[in-house]
Amino acid sequence: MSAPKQAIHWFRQDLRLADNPALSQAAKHGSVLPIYILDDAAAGMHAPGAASRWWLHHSLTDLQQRLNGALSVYMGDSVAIVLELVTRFNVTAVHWTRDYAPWRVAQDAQVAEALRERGVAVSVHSGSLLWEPDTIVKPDGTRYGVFTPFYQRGCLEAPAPRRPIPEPQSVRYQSDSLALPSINALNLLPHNRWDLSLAPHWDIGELGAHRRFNLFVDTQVDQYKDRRDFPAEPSVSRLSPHLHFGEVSPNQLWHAVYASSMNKQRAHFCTELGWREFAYYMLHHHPTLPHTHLQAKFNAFPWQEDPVVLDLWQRGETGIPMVDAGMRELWQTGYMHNRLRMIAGSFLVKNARMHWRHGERWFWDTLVDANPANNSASWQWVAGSGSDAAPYFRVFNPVLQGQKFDPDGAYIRRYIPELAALPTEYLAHPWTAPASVLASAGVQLGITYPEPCLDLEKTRASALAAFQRMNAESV
DNA sequence: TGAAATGTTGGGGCG
DNA sequence: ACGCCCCAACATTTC
Repeated sequence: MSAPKQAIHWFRQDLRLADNPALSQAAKHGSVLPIYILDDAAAGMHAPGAASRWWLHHSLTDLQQRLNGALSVYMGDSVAIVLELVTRFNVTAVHWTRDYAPWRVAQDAQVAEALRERGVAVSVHSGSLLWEPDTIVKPDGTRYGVFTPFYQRGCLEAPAPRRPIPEPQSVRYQSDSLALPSINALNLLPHNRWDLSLAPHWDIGELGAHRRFNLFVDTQVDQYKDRRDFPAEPSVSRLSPHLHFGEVSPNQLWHAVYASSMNKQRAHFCTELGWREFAYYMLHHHPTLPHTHLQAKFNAFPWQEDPVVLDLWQRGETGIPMVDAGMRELWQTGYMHNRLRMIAGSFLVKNARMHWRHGERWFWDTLVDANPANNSASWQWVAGSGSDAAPYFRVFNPVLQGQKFDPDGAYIRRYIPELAALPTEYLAHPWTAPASVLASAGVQLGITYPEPCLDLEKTRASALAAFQRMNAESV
């Protein structure tokens, strides 16, 4: 018997042991060196933002525990680090889960080539998406550009997603004594402790992801379609950061929800997983999505630069309660309910008429679930510049949205306590409340809570006019 | 995964 | 009984 063959499993956005095909495959080699590399220089604009770094620290810490300390972490150039390890440990195969961020795609090609030159096997596995982007094509062979046919025909009529596999058993894990001494050495935690407000909202790591999912399945999924748009309720799964870091796979969710007792409520949750697939599909086929308008006519759009309004928007001080509540949820929890993302996004791009990249950058830094596909695809969707995007003239009115989706004001009251005593009928638009009502609620507009920083009606009208000019010029 | 403007319809009050 | 007006309520169009 020869010595067991040495493999590397390179963890990236797949920080789990169960349903990890790349890890399971690596485990068959006999000995596995599990590694993680923080490579900010290569990631560029997609180096994890501050909130993501916080999550990553805890997710890696959890994974480290699940591996009994065998995880070796590094910081720096992935290509050099992997090649050095391959030599030092006499590695015969390197396994990883396919990732779709453009910088990863480019780097993976580089690493794979260098490994093959050295005679090391490269083993890339699907593990982050239900359907590989290259496999979904229209009957005529072209790409989908619209969500509904992409999902209904392209995905649902394709072979069903891979079934989840269990955690590999009795793996011999190897660790590297020359790796960084601990996850702390990655320096992922913030120096001033804004993360303290995030912590109580999350249960980070593989087991935490499953606890969250089980709670969702037990209490919410069967009313998901009906209740998901009411942000004050615990009606959405909040699994997005767990999915982003790969603590749970979409396959685990899909087969638990879709296969068993299907109904409209569950089907809608699956559709949301479909939107995630669509975002990655778009990113895969349009790698410039994160920084370039998909519809070229938007290159001529007269965006405005307004650092003051941008700052108010970021801090949740615009004076529009529904917008501010969303932005404060983001700041306090690292997450924002989807409906609020649309409302706050529409406000920035249409009312303030600022380029969506400002919103994209802020979300990238503050969301624990920020990923290059959903973040850019969704901002282009909100702006109207994406494919299958909301038409530009679809401008959300934060007052009406508040009345519709936060009818008892519980969401606004939760994140804007200074307005909590206001009667519900004025909560979404305190500037219309009579002076006596404001006074008895202890609200002084401009002092305890800001006046609206811009006029919703006027800015809507001028945004529509700017849009029409853009269209006229592009003909 | 809009909102606002405009159009249509039908019931009720009233002369 | 009838025409007229008003105006919800709903539908359609436009941005």
